[in-house]
Amino acid sequence: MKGKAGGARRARSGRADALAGGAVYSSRLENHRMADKQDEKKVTARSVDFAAWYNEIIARAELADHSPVRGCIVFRPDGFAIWEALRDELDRRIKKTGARNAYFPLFIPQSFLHKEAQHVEGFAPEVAVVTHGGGKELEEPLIVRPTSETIINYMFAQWIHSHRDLPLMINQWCNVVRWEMRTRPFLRTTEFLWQEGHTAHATKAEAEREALTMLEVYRAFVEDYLAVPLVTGRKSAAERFPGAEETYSIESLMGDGRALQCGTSHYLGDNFARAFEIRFLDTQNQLQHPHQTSWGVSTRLLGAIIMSHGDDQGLRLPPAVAPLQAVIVPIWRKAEEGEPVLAAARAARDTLEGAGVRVRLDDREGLTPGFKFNDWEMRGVPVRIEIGPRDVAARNAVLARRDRLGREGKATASLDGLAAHVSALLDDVQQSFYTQARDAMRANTRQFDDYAKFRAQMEGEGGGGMADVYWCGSAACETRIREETRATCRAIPLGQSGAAGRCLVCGEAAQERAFFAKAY
RNA sequence: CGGGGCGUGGCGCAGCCUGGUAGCGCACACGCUUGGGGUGCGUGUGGUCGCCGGUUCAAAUCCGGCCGCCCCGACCA
Repeated sequence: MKGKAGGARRARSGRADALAGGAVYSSRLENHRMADKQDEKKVTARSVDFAAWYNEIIARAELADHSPVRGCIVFRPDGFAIWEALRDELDRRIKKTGARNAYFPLFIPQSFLHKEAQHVEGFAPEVAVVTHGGGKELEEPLIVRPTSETIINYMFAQWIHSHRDLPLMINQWCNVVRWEMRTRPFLRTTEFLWQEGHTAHATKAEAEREALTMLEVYRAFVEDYLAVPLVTGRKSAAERFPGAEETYSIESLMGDGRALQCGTSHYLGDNFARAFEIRFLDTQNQLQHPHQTSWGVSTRLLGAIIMSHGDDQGLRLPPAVAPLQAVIVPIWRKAEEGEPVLAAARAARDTLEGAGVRVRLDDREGLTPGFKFNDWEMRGVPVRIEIGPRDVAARNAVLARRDRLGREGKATASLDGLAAHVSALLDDVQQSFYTQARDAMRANTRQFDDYAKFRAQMEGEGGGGMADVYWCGSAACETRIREETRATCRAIPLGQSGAAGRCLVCGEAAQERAFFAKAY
């Protein structure tokens, strides 16, 4: 963080210099200082330096902090509360599909990883290995799970004997470790939190259906609850999970024009069942390997929320997951006005709390209302309630919504029926965040039939956006795109009508369109 | 691992060239003031200047070595 923040500061100092450039020489230094001082209060504008903006709001909104171990982050209470809120809701939705929660160990015998060829090839380079314990070298090293397919399937082999044991649907919430070369808070950290579902089914068709069911669970959850718009589809062979027959993905487009994989669901075939010798007797008394799936989303979703909704003013949190949905800022001028205002504010808080709104009364002393407005906006609170002497006299409150800044987003509401007003407003803000993000994604998604234009777009500033193109499906064309533009295949939408076209790259017949973008 | 840069209170930086009392902004604490969009003023807390060694009467500053971090590249289920 040190250096990254430093970069941000330097960028802003540069801007201050530019502003002071026209001033007379004698006052230049002074101007520089003043510009710097005002800048100090603001976050780096999102449009000026997206990466610096991202790091800054995580720090200033107190979502996370860096740990002494490279690539690991500490979730601070406000950041963890977002995770808890989304975890609780997703957990409900997962259980509704029939999966049950369990917990498998952090440590896995190293040899397990080697049982599935593609799986080991995919994960070996980024696995942390424990070689010592109890003061001596271990007979067999343990790996710290990068994902739990191996240990879970080892157990499945002991639990599954009959078609009556199927389907077996297990989910676990846990931490995993992957030794990544480059890390970014939430988006790619050495250790991260996630849920991983693992299922085993009697038939291929049933497992394939399960993978798609979970894709839809994720899509609905992320779009409705996190207000993050998505494109969905299956992955190309190159982007597939190691050991999977098919990988499905939900993908979103961030504010800087880069795509983010928000969750995946895999149809694993019987690859792991064979590797771990999971067999069951079917109704014909025949020994069979079950067909399997796995699916997961991680704390990366916090990064998606931040980058999808945040603006120049800071964080913007969808009401569904916001730790604080509404904040009440009391306002008064003369001392004798204080108590009536505070009394009204407390009453409003109690009313809202009673209605299930996550609300806080900001009665901190010595801070101006203006400061508090900016502070809570920076922290992403969706609704602000202002109560001053004028409001108390009129039995009103001013409601300000985070999706529309300034006077435009303010409206007066009666203190009677405040809870209903606020609840409706929260629903509206939630919807508004989704609509705004969806429109931004659409505006940044383009169709291309000319490879040169596609290339120019991907090379341009702003991350390139999402490209919707015909692709023949060959690895050669995919590789060429990646090497020449750094864009990768994000998803191939399902259920395409079959209207054929010409491959963007080679011009040969193409049966499907695919989304390509530069990704996190 | 290759190229570039940086290590000075919690954060951001100046001071180093030309050795001699460690400084500024923010944050923090206290007081007054202010309060419908980042109030203002005052007082104060906090630093063995990354580490080790050398030169010197004297090292943040000069010299040597080491360590760490960041950026670009390689890599990224």
